[in-house]
Amino acid sequence: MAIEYKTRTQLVVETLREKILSGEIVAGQALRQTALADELNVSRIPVREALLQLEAEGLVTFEPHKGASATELSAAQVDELFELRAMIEGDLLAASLVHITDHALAQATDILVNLDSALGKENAANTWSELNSDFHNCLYSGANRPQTANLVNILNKNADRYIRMHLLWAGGISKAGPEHAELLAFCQARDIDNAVAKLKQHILNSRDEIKAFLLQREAS
Amino acid sequence: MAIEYKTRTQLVVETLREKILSGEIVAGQALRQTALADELNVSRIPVREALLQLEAEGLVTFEPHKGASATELSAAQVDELFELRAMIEGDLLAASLVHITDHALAQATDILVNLDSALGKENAANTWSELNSDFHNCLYSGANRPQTANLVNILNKNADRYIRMHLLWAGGISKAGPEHAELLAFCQARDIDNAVAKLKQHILNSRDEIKAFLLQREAS
DNA sequence: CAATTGCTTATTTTATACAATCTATTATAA
DNA sequence: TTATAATAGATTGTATAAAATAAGCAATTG
Repeated sequence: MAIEYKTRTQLVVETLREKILSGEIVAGQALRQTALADELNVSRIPVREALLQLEAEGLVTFEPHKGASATELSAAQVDELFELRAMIEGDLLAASLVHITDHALAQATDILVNLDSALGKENAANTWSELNSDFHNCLYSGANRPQTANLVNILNKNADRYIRMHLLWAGGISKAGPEHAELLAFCQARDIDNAVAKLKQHILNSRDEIKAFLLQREAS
Repeated sequence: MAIEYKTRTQLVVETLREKILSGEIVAGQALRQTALADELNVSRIPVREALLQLEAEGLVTFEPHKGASATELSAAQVDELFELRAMIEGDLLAASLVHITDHALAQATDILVNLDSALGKENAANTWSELNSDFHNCLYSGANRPQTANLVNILNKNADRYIRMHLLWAGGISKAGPEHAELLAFCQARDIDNAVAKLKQHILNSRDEIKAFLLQREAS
């Protein structure tokens, strides 16, 4: 097993991404290159490059000569994002179920168990979010569509903040647990139509809950 | 009308993108930072940052300590890319047609005229490609979905190389002219279902032609 | 002679230093 | 008082220099 080498830029990317997703860096906050460089004990160059990469992921906004800031999505943008996810992930799941292996389905079952038990514990949002991502990727593994999978991951990196936020502040995606189980059941039965419908419903449900939460917050 | 300021990094991005899309930089070719910096009369930092941005667009691949190279998409990847485009652009068009203005449609008509006349002239591929992009964006202007529009643009930046290549080497997207006209007619009639079907067919047609061309080339 | 090790060179990655730009504050004039 | 200009400080953007890494070739060992 080879250890993977990581450049400082990559390490900074991962650190900053986690800070943004976890909410430690709040949306709209200016990201001063010198401050970050000092904090992380690197020079400004890797910080700049990391910020550029995060901009490409949509987590950071860059303005020439003005600097970077963590992007904040409005309720309307969240709406759009989840709608995109529903469409693309639905398509991906349909393509995946044709070829998905029993092994992948067994793996998804395992993840689901951990997912449920993660909710109560501390650091719930971070663990849950990671497992949630694993679960979904597992279901898409049969599709053999690397570009689409990559796109889905980028979209999820944007959605993740809002899912975590909701999980922390509002007690979680209330319906996620049973929805996951139902989804998995349809997948195991290779019932493509119902599985896709359930997945889309699952994504759009969380959209609705999150949007309601955001709108309420925007009002106040 | 304010002129827009551009950092060197942005200028390098544009220059390199154009070189890649036009085929001047061939796929797989190593992109040496020093060489590019000398050629463009800038230091290596803007070159690096430009390469990173292009990587995010999917036009360039970065390997730590090995450098960057222009990405080459296989026939399978092109397949996937165009399928994604058909799905997302179809959805975007449907959303757009509900609210699209007469002004936007008139603009699209104008572009179409230029588009047809661009085919014969020199530098056809570059002009055509740009106008083609304008035409489609024009039709999507009613959707008011900035994130989706942005995503579509990124996907198109990837597809563009193959469209241009096909245009140059194989005499063009043979059916594009009439298809565009038909598509516009459906849009003007606000016939959403037929317009979307026509758009998808249009995208998938070019996919088929390009894929056939690529497969033939891969064989030899 | 094959395989491995150590060195050389090319290239990338990171740091430091400087120049350009923006922002906020103060000073000046209408 | 209000608006505009000037200025200082902070911050970003770029260039150059130093360090880290990879790849290729020669030397060495079995």
